[in-house]
Amino acid sequence: VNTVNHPTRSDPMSKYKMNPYIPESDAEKAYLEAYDPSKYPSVFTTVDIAIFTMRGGRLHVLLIERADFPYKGCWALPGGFVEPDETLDEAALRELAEETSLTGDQTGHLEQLGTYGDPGRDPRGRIIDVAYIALLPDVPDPEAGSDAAHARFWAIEDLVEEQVQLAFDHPRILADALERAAGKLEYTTLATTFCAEEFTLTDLRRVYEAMWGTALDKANFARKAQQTDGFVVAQDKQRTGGSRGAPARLFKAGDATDLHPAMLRPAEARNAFLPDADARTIRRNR
Amino acid sequence: VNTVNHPTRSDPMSKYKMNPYIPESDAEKAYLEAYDPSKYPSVFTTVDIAIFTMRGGRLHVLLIERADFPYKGCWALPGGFVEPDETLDEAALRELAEETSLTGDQTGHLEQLGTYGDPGRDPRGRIIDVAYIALLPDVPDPEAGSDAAHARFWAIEDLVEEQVQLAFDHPRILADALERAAGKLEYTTLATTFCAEEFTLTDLRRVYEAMWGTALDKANFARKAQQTDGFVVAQDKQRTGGSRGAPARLFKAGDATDLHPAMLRPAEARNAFLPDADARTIRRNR
DNA sequence: TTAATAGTGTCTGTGAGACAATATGCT
DNA sequence: AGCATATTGTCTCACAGACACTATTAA
Repeated sequence: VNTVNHPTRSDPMSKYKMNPYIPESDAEKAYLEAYDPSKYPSVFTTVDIAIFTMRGGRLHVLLIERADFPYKGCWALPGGFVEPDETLDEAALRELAEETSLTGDQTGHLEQLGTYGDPGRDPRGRIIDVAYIALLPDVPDPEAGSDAAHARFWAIEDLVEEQVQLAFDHPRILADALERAAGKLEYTTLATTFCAEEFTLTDLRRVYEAMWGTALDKANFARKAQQTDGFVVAQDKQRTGGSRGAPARLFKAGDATDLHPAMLRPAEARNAFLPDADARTIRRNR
Repeated sequence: VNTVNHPTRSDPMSKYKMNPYIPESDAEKAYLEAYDPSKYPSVFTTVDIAIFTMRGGRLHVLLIERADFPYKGCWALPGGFVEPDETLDEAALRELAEETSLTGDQTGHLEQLGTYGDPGRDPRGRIIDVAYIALLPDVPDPEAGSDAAHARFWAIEDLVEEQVQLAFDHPRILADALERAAGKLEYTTLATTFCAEEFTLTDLRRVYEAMWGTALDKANFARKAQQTDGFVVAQDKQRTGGSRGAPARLFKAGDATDLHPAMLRPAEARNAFLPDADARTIRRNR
């Protein structure tokens, strides 16, 4: 059909090339013209985003209070339908911008989490939900959009304590998102995404502590963060007055995206959520 | 709406509970009855599976040669449309069974990889593809299904060498699948899924070597595999004749699903594929 | 002055990685 | 006999983790 190669280990960029489709034969063109999509089951597609941010050393997630049925009055992850002409990533970016009014000089991270499509997960019909995760530095509470009576950041602890009920299968999506984010901090530099442009090592450590629910040794953490190449870059400044103690040196995020070696969670923080929740073992009969 | 709690760190199982939806008010029932899904963009949903297995120390993936347009004659990942009454996981399991004729006492692993939904990825229209990964021990080549002229396992190396052209955006899906699988071997016990019920440490080491494209020190690998709790269980048997050298002790897979500590790839095997391909950094202006 | 925080230093145990040495069975 | 393979052993270096100690600021 064309000449684009298969992705190889020696040419990793080729993985992003899709084989363009060019109908060649008349039979092929006739098939495409006669193709009737209505004989296949049709569904609706939404994107939902777990937008995480850090406030006062506590992990927060943005929720909206649903203004309409179904689950009217319930808190839910923000999201919406995918438009016909946009990619899934673009739909997630659009929703993220709508919900948070990003000003353009914001820094953040967005990635696909997974897709949830059980029949019955939405009483309106078969709706496939592609869930995303966004990590943002502290941003203001958003204005309520047309779809949301209220929208605000909730501390995860408060959600648990007040036993807030989330709409649809969002309890599971949020749990998966938390586990994914906690795991990603281990082997990527994404923790800096939660921090302001300049941050102290204590700021950075609090990100890990909030995400893992564990206290970390400040001395060992500081040593490790500075040893890891490209993680943090020391500035010739100090911050004073932010706390009661001595002034702390300021850092910026480095160039690295992966952490070598990894910053592994202590064992007691490993099973905060069930690992590998999405995996299905076909049979384990050993 | 109901009383199911939010997932908590102390009760990880609660993450799997979906809030059941029970319409309460008359307005709610009226809304649902009047709900018109046709005003939302509708798409079609498929599942595709990258089915990996190990043959002769080489990693293989199952491909089908497409019998119909589009991409007729091209090799592609097996898959099909999601039926209206099945979950995504069930659809993937069904396709897996159809393609491999699993006999029931097979052992394997199936997990969701990610979702690919760019407009234009399929010339027939907007089709959202939920991709899965399956890991299987050596299984026979499957019979061709109705949708496939031919189906067989391809060695990854041969795909690269012969510059096989994959249909749709399957080059990227396969590359993502390879990267995911390679990464999972680091911190899970999934490598044993590629092995027969009883295997030698060299069998297991060859799984890692094939997946990472690197030679590993056999002495260090054996020590590490046996030290890691629950990874392998020594049997009171040896296998002889499988190779030219001394007889090798046989092992079975242990109970553990996670590896502590992790079996990290050597640095030269880390960038076999681009890490974090799905992630999108909103802006990195530091 | 007191308490809290930042930063440095030290010690130990574990494990990865390199590599040697020996044992066993196939050809 | 010779060779390929399996298994055990040894040594070194890096790093995680625990913890002590000093310096600096706010209350």
